[in-house]
Amino acid sequence: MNNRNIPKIVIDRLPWYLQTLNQMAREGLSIVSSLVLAERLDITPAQIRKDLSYFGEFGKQGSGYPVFHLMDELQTILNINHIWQVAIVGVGGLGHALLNYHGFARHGFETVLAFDNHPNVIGKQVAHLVVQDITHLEDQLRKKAIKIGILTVPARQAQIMAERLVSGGVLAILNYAPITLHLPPDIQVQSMDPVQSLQRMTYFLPR
Amino acid sequence: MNNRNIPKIVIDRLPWYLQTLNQMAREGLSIVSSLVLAERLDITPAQIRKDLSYFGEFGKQGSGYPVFHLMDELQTILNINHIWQVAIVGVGGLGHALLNYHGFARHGFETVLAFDNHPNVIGKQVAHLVVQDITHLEDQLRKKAIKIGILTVPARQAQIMAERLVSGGVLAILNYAPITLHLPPDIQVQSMDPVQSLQRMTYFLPR
DNA sequence: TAGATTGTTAATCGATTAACAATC
DNA sequence: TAGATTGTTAATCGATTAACAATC
Repeated sequence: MNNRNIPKIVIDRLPWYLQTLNQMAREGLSIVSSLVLAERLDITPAQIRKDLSYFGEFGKQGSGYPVFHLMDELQTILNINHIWQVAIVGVGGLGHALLNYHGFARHGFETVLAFDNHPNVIGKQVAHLVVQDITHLEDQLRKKAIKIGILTVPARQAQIMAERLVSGGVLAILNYAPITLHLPPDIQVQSMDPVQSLQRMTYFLPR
Repeated sequence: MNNRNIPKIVIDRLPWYLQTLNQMAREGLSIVSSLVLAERLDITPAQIRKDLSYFGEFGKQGSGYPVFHLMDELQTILNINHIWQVAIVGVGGLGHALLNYHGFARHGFETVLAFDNHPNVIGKQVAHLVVQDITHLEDQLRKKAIKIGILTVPARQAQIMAERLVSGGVLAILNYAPITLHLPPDIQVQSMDPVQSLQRMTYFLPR
């Protein structure tokens, strides 16, 4: 076990390890060596062993890592060994799609609140939720002690809505708006901008 | 100018610089120093200057970088100074949302083909496109010489559909399915898995 | 010119990898 | 036991940053 500060990039890889272990478990694998896992992820076995060693000793010399046990450990490390309730702000096309997406619940993220500012949507049922008026945002977030928000509003509203999420007590924001949010440093943000992702690939395409 | 191989991580930052320059241009800024840009991005000015120096000399000592010129240069570097045609595979909720998203066209990515395998959707008009039967995928991709695909199918179909995109000549895939695709090394892949992004944040939340 | 900022070098910092003793 | 694989150290590799001469 290594007690130094854990590099952010190591944390970023853990969900990816977990996803692959999930797949392997479904394929019936019960033990996996760092070598086999590394081949699947196309990285070096040393990196996997080093990454895991920041958190403990999860393997057995001679055989490898018990798949289910390692998954459990990763879930504990990532703080996803319980249900997180999530609020969605912005119920346009993308908000609709995310509310209907079962992957969140399947992985322990339960969407429990949905907000919009448009009269046509407020009060409507979308998937399992009734869309609420954005004016109630902070109140409702506080009342349910929501710590995670998903932001699916147009770019021009995103910064203000992000700030409102934060003042409602939210500590982590999954941002689908194509802007860079400016928030206090203790607020976690992950941005999902498909245009930026496309632009990261075109560089490598033949001109 | 620096002629060594350019680190991938530098390429990854360029779309982000471009997005911020866009914002600044809209705010009326015509010249920006590495210091001002760095404050906006919350990185060091040295990193910006070093990153840009891989590609040329775009600034003026004493003043900084002309915003529009730098944007032009970045667009050329990223290979986005022309329209890219894009195909979408999978017209479920997310596919619908993306077809209706104007951000792609606004940034030079034109969705020109949409495919699904479900009779209820095939032949239907969604946004500006008529959804085609997936059986025609490779033919249509070849016919239109499409190089970029967006994958919005369920996880269990994603690997096969990715392979079909590749055999249709696609070289870059924006993958929304929550699996790791295994494709030839010359194929560009960017994955957008909201669950993984959430899991990268929960680590930092109070338990 | 004086002040400001670039482009670039060299130093620093941090992450990845190879190698191997420990051990299942 | 013999073979295999971990956890960890140390070496390597690569990226970031500070500093400054060049120059607008």
